[in-house]
Amino acid sequence: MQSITAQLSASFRQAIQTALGVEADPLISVSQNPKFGDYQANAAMGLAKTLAQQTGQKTNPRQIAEQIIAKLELGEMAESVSIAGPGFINVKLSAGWMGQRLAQMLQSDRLGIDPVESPQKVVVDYSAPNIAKELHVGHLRSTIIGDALVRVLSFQGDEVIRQNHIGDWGTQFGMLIANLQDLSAQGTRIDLKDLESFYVQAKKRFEDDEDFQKRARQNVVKLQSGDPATLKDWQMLVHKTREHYQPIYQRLGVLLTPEDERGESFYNDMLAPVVADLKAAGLAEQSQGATAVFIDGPDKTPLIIEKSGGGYLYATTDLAALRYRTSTLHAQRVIYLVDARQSQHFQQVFATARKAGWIPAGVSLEHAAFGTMLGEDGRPFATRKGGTAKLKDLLDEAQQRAAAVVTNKSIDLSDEQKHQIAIAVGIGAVKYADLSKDRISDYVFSFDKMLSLDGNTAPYLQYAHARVRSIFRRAEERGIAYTPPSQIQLDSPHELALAQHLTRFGEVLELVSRELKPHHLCSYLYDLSTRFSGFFENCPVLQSDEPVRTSRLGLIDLTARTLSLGLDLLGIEHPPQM
RNA sequence: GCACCCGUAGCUCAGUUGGAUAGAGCAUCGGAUUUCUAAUCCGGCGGUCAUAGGUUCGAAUCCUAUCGGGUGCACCA
Repeated sequence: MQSITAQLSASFRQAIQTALGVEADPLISVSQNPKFGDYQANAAMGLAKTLAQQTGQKTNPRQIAEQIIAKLELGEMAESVSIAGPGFINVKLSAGWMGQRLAQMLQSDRLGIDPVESPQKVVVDYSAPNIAKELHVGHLRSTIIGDALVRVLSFQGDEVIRQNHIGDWGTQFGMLIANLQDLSAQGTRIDLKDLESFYVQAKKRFEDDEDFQKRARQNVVKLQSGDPATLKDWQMLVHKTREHYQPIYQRLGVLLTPEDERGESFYNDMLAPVVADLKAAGLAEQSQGATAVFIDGPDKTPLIIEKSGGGYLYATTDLAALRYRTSTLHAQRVIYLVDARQSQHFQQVFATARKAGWIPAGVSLEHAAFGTMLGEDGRPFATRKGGTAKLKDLLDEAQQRAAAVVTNKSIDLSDEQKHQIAIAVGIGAVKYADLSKDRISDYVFSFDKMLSLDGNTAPYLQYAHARVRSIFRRAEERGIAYTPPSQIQLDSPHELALAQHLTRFGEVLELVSRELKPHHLCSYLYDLSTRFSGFFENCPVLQSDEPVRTSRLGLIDLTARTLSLGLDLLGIEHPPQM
């Protein structure tokens, strides 16, 4: 089903062509104020100006608007079309037409949303944990936002390739392996349960112990030359770390699996060719002993791709990964969910890859940057002692706080139900708090705010969804049969407000895909929930007589399914009861 | 010094390609429950959209400058 904006746009474009003989974007938008109707076309003002310049005659925008309306054919769609202000064309949709459209949406398992016309192959690079380190709050935004985008793009019909660029290579593995060897030689049970302290221990020994340092360096050489014993130790570290983060992914409901991992080590063999090719292309040059690309000019910061003593850097790996993604994976769009602090780095990497000719025309490279997560004191989020906050602890606390709320509120549910709801609410709240803010700005993390039952929060949306489901449970209890109606009747202003919003879902998903900003979907779902609440307070469903009852059941069915799909696309659970 | 991001109500945040009178939530004040979940809803209060220019029929949105905050800037990732 074509979106309403697209339909109006086509009709208006045609009318402008017929009336004025020009091709122009009708500038359709959703009206901000209900008194101006549902949609508006804002092209008349601009057209009056351009036509005046062409013909040399003065034209009145309102007259232009009249001419357009005279040729406009909207069929059953509109109840009225009017001109207001300087030349706005306001369209009020017909309730009958809208009711029919909603009924059609109800027949579709995609709620009437067509997949995109030309699906793209999209690589999404997100999460990127480090080996031998625990996931900490710094990984949250990349993981959560990336996963939501993967879900939305997939739903839209794109072929999405998830890429988890894990930090599994580099000089730090020398000391980690040396520490591992010593521990096993001592007969100490190797338990990487506390990854953080293992890492800290290795680092401390590296700094204090010269002999250890020497062996660590030898290990790096051995690892890079493919020594089997060293590789085995390395694999063990990777494996143990995966055992730590994979359950957290599962707990978060994140789609990433070990098959999605293309860590730094994966590109190891591609690094030397990257440098060689850039040199051959005349892009890379020797500078102060290192090999660098002066992509922004000779006086600007270069992108260093090889160290003076030999050895590659993360820029080299990123270039190799990018080339792999466009040449081997044939990505048409590559998306990086990485901290905003690295925007200069990505700018340089993208520019270098393009200049080297590795990026086919039309391929889009996007750094979906995000800001820092702050504590309520406005400083970067940390534990009370000021240390790095572990993701697991954060989720535990959220779940614990949610459990306290559920215990207070949902009295007549079983303990098992309460437990499940606490998980859905706690984890959902953390995720939603992150997703509902524009990713580019820093955001303040607050348990109290995200778990509040009022305002733009996960529990509010989950509650709205549970309330709709509850009506269907009551219907069943009372023996009221429901089959989706072929027409939905819209009389009350609350029904109309809800209906209008339901028809806009597809357009919001387009916006999210284009801007890579899930917060638009959050705002949409919150707005939908408040409109539902208004309807719920004012329009009885089960107590109404037929055919209103079935019509309203259809309307709330669509509401529940929209909420449910929307939350699915955000990766947030929605229990049927709370 | 150079570059990027941000600045909207007391606080936390929205504001589609520039559109009509800038919106929510929290806080605060007042109201609604014999009716499908009150974990809710309705109303009041609250704004120089950092500042000054410019572009435009029209600017929170685009351009320039200034102020304020954050971040990055040669061999860590």
